[in-house]
Amino acid sequence: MSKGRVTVIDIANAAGVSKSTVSLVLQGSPLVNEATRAKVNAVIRDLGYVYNRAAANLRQTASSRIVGIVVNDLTNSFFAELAVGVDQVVQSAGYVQFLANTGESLTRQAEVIASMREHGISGLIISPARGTQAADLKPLVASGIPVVVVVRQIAGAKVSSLISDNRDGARAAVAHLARLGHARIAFLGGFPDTAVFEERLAGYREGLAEAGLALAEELEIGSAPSRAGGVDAVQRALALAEPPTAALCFNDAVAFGVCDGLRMKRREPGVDFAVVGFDDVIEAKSAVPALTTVSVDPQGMGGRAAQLLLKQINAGKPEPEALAGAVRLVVRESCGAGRNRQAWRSAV
Amino acid sequence: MSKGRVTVIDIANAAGVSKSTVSLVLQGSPLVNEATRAKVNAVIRDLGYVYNRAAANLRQTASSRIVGIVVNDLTNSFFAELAVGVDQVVQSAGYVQFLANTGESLTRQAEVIASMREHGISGLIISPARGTQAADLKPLVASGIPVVVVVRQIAGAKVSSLISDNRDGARAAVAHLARLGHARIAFLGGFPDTAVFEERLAGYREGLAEAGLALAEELEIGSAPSRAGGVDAVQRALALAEPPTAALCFNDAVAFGVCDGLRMKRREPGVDFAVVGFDDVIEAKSAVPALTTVSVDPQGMGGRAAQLLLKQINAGKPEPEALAGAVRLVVRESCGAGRNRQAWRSAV
DNA sequence: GGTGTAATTTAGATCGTTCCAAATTTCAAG
DNA sequence: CTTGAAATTTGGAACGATCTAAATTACACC
Repeated sequence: MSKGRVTVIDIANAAGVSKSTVSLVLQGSPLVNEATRAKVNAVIRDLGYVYNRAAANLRQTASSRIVGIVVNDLTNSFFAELAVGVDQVVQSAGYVQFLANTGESLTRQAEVIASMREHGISGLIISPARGTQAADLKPLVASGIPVVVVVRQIAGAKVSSLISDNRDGARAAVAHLARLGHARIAFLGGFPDTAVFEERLAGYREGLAEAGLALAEELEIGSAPSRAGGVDAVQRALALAEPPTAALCFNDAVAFGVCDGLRMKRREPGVDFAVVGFDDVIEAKSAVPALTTVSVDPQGMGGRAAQLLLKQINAGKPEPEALAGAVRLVVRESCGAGRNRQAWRSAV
Repeated sequence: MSKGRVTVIDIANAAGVSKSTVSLVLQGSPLVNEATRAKVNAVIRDLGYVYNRAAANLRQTASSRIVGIVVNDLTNSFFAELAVGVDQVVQSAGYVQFLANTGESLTRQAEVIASMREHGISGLIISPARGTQAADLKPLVASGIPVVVVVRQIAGAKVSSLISDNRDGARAAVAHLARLGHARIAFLGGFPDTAVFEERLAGYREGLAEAGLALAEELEIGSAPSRAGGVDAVQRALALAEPPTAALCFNDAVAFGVCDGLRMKRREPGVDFAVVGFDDVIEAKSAVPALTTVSVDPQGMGGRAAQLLLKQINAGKPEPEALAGAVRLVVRESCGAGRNRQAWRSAV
């Protein structure tokens, strides 16, 4: 008799109750008699019933239990880990996540946000593509869907955010390098037109100033925020008339590239040159040399972002909240912290 | 007037047509008059209407335009890239993807599959957690939802699959190492209870046999399939009475770990010891030394899997299809291919 | 047995869309 | 003018659940 999928009505008929009762059972309502509940549940199992959330959602004012997460570069392990962190808390809260990768394309980003909206997400976590405007999120926000912006700030957007304290982290890293005896410390990698870059660069400059070191324009070398970019940047740095002896890198990917580039020039990172990364991706710990880096704990950050989002979803009316991601310097080997400080004078 | 969200009825009223007409416009039907279409579209824009796919789907027999993707370890860049590949083709086909990470947990896997099913996915791509049984996918398959299994085979499951030719890739890698003059070639890393491991190991053994080299039990050293596992495995290898001079690694993560481990013992990968990876993740190219590896092109594989899935979704009745992912050996630096073959005799 | 209250159950409207069948409009030809 | 076919539009049922308000059943107590 049953054509196609099994519905509440099929269950109701088979169990000899009304569809309303079945619905109550599905929602775990205390109103229904234990015996009835057991019978209905048995039938549900027998018929292999699958709950149709879309249908339920149509009637309910409650949330869809879907959140969206949009990242700008999933091939970067920082974002992959961020996604894992989100996934973890979102899953245990009984939600599923739409995940989309924009690859820094604003067009794609607009498309996926629109698509997710049509599918009725009850919240969105987004690490925006470069050049994202507050207006791009406007319609979402206006319709009362909570949005949490992570990693990169969006100026003027009335949404919650979770941005790590880039400036402070960079300052701490530079202070550490200065304490180690370095006088020429470079800032390597990253695209100059992003907020994250500016914050880290600002922290770098502050750190130099606090250590009484001079700023040197030529020691600030941008590049792609990738491993290849790091190779490139360090090579330009080493070609300088007065090359640096240490570098704070835009992120860990760049830092790994810098290590690669150093080896190409027969210099050993952590021995002949100090390198400090930023992010603390999972490989940082096990790399050789283990990377000294400013830990932003991507997975933890994803988790916190997800918690914030869920809180706002449950709160009904989302009150924008700006959280700062704590950062801390993790000293490992690549900065050569254990070594004789005399050695740094002119390793060149 | 308008309470809550804007619906087709609001549009219809504002445009002075019936909801049926609005529906036709939304579907781009050729039945509707150009002037009417324009008017309706204008109103849609003005009122900021958002299409409700869930509602549409309830009535339509058509697909939900949602696919699920389940991976066992998103922190591994191989899977992150796989997801990116899927995302790309899925996005351009106008679908969105649920993405879930199981972290090898069968419980989580079962939960997310059930959840995705309730949300009405029209297809699923899965890289199954270790120990997944054909029965775990049974209900999904029985309800006619196309499933594509990637990376790891599931014995006895009546679903499509896209598995790379692990055996052949491993054989080619060993052949290459043997041609370079290596006589003691190890197989490092990976968990012995997975199909992938078995296939790669089988290929390794075949390669040795074809090169006329003896099998040596002690040269097959398992470990976690991670960077840390690689460090561990190579250390055990080097501690052998008669240590290997080359290694085929279970995957690239292990290979990077092996390079790290070699450096800890003051051996330079690609100079004192040849290492070959498996997968060709994105960093393989830019690492130092650049990693010689068996390329399975994760992103391309994700793309192919997605195409296969979409094909099956459109086909109505899915006909299981087993595709083999092509692999090819990419010779770079870590195998020391450019070097004098005499050097390998006893680098120890 | 009658009564009132608490415990269960239920019919029917509803969510936002699509689809069907039928109604209406348009317009060229007789 | 009719007429009839083509073009366009439309009302109402349906999808699979929830929700409201009302109906039914159960039970304790006089």
